[in-house]
Amino acid sequence: MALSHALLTSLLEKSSSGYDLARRFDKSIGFFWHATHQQIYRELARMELAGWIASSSAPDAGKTRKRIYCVLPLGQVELLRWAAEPSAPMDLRDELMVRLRADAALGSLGLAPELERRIALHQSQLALYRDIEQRDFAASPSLPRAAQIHHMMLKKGILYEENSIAWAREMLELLR
Amino acid sequence: MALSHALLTSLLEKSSSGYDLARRFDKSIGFFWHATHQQIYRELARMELAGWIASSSAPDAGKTRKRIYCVLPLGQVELLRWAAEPSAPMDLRDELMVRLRADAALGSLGLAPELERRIALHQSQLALYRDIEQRDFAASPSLPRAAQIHHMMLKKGILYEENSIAWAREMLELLR
DNA sequence: TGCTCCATGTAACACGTTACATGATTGC
DNA sequence: GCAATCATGTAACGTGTTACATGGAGCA
Repeated sequence: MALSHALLTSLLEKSSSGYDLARRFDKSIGFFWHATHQQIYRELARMELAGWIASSSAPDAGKTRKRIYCVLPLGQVELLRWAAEPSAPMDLRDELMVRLRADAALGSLGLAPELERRIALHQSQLALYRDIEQRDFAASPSLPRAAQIHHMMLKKGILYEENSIAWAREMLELLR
Repeated sequence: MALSHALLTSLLEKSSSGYDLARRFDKSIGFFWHATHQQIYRELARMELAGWIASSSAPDAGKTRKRIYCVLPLGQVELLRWAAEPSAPMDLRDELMVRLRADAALGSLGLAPELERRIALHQSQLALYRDIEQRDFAASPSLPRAAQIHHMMLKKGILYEENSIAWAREMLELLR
């Protein structure tokens, strides 16, 4: 179970509500790990039961149900334990690859527009990453260790997008 | 549902038993899509119920239960329908990224050996891909369309492994 | 005889997705 | 007053993982 540990890490960086976590998961860690709000609420409930985190009504809750979660010592111990485990590299499960292979088996299926759409998506993601890099990591080598590690995650994303664009362009030429 | 369509594609290329599919999924398509034999048997049963594929006792079955599956016209129609759908780029869900972020939040967790292990894994995968490329695609530009598409899948894998190695080396330097 | 590989399957559970529901707050 | 956003949740379902079970075939 790794979503829970991603949430623990995110909560360590900043105690938050489930809603805020869901939105942050669309940024930072979320560049590499998407989760719906339902998954997040489910995991938060489990982790609270397990004694990894505690929640309290948010200071700015008013009459809403807003709750803030923070990591308990037991949660930090669990995160340290988990971090020491080895892990398998992610798999590259991309539906587009299957479609292209179907195209190879059945003859031209007109996948060029889909490839163009993908290229555009990768380009806008790349532009977003580069903006963040300019804004937050311009002075990288002199930044604190934690910021440098965060910069490396961003670079991983940038590399991936650049690659994907280059590859898709070559694929597009082949389809024509 | 995309595993079923990956299986359809694989069966179009060659009618096979579930067991053979599981093993082929550890090669070719399986470079980009891992599935356990249980998932595969489950999907095959569903697809046969849906009329996408048909099975018959294998010629070499002897007294075993070995069955060969082949794609029916309905299955091919379904694959064509599905191939025309747009699809989202895969997400980069890598546990190592979460571990590194935990390292950034909590201080040095000693992740260097894990990074070294990862680099070794990527290198052996890369070596495997390059062997296949030499063996099957040395004369790429003169090969038939289908083979060229297969070559592009392999190149995608090669690019990914090269990238991962370069990135992990830089990360390793930062951790030291 | 016992070992490994071939070949298929059941069951239970963990994780992820989609649809739907509820009620408060903010801005026009 | 109405719509959008904030914030949390239930339910159902689809997909992926793990453990376990069964029996034939080939080999030493």
